[in-house]
Amino acid sequence: MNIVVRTLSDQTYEIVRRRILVGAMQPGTAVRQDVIAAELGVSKIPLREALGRLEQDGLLSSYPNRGYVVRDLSTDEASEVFALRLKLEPGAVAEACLRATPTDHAAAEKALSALEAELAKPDGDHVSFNRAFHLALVRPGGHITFQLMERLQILAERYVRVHLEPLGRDERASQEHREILTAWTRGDAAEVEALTVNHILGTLSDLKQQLST
Amino acid sequence: MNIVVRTLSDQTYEIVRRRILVGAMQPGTAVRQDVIAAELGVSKIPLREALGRLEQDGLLSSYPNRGYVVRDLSTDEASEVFALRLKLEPGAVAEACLRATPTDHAAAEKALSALEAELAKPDGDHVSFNRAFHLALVRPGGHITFQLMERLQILAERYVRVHLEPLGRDERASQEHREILTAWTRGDAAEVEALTVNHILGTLSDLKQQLST
DNA sequence: CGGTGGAATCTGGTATACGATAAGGCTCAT
DNA sequence: ATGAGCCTTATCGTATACCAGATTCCACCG
Repeated sequence: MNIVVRTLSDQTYEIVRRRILVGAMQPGTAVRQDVIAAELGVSKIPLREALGRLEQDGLLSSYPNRGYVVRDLSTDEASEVFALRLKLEPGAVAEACLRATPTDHAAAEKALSALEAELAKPDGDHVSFNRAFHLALVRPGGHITFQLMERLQILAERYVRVHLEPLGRDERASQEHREILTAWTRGDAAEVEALTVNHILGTLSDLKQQLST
Repeated sequence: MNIVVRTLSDQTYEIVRRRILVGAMQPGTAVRQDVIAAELGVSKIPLREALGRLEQDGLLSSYPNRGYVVRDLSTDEASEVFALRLKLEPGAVAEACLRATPTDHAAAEKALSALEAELAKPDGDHVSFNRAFHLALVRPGGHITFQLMERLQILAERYVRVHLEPLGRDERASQEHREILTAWTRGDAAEVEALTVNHILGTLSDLKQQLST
């Protein structure tokens, strides 16, 4: 594995991020720093670093001397995020498949297996594994692109969790994942790009349907 | 004005970012936290928060227990950044012009005036003002898009400063800015988009020419 | 019943201490 | 000389304690 040793800041960041994503910290909620720090058993330094990063991720807003607040979800932001994904992700995945090494292929395959395994479980955390898979397809493409895609993926995840997780819409998505990975490993950029567009549009249309309800 | 009170973290972030952008902290240099903290007269907490954000911005890399290092410039990353800008910025600016309010128009006009004023000075900091202007054109478009564009703009700025700042290529760019702003204020999305594509391509081709030298 | 003047509460920040780790130098045996 | 292994040192990451200033809340007063 690449890096096993991660700083406490990193771990705190991921824990708090997960809390926000799964809704354990509701939108609009003020973030009480000492409470959370106590809960996690860390001091304010790593916590504040984590919160700062989450603000940049668009999950928190900060107001000077009043601290951080979990940002609201909105249909506007949802469209914004998915519009951005549509503009960036297909090209990014396509580009990445051209640069991917065997190591990258293995990593992506592993990510998809993990996702499929998770889907088999009754209430596995498939959303996280879904994100991991999609990001594995982008990683070889370049550092900046990857960072951007990671952020968009995380933002999208909030909406997916809220609106789509309850439904079992994983059948078709799962099949699409396999197709994408096959084309990706083959290095068929054009095919990968088309499939990815389609895949995102699928999620988006499911989402729109839910939102209009 | 929107926010006058900014935290020390924010100020530190901007100071350090500027140092990196203008090359006062060279790529590859390790960031000595206590040295910089002492120089800026701040303690480690705001400094570390700033460094964390700069890492997310793609200006620093961090290595556990070894701290932060200023990231290298590379032609690969330059193309990556400009490719991303080309994919996002024209659409973002066009979208924003449709949503812009009179207040936004005033802000953009003000940003351009400031840039032009800066250009008149013998060695003004036109690059920063250039960024401010371009960002003013994106701001009304949406929070996430704005954050993304801000990051790309900052990353691009490094390359522009290194390779283009010495040259006086500002004549044409300046004229283009006026044209863009006019169309933008008019709300002519299609025109704005085309002009922006062209403007970015102009910078990019100048950059490529320099890089190939 | 509305305004007002504290308290109480938090945040943002400082100073300081300390264990852990990485990097470089030194010793020593070969 | 040279390479292995140990030791020193610098620095990071984190914790703790503390403080000033801003915000919020509430009880009191007109």
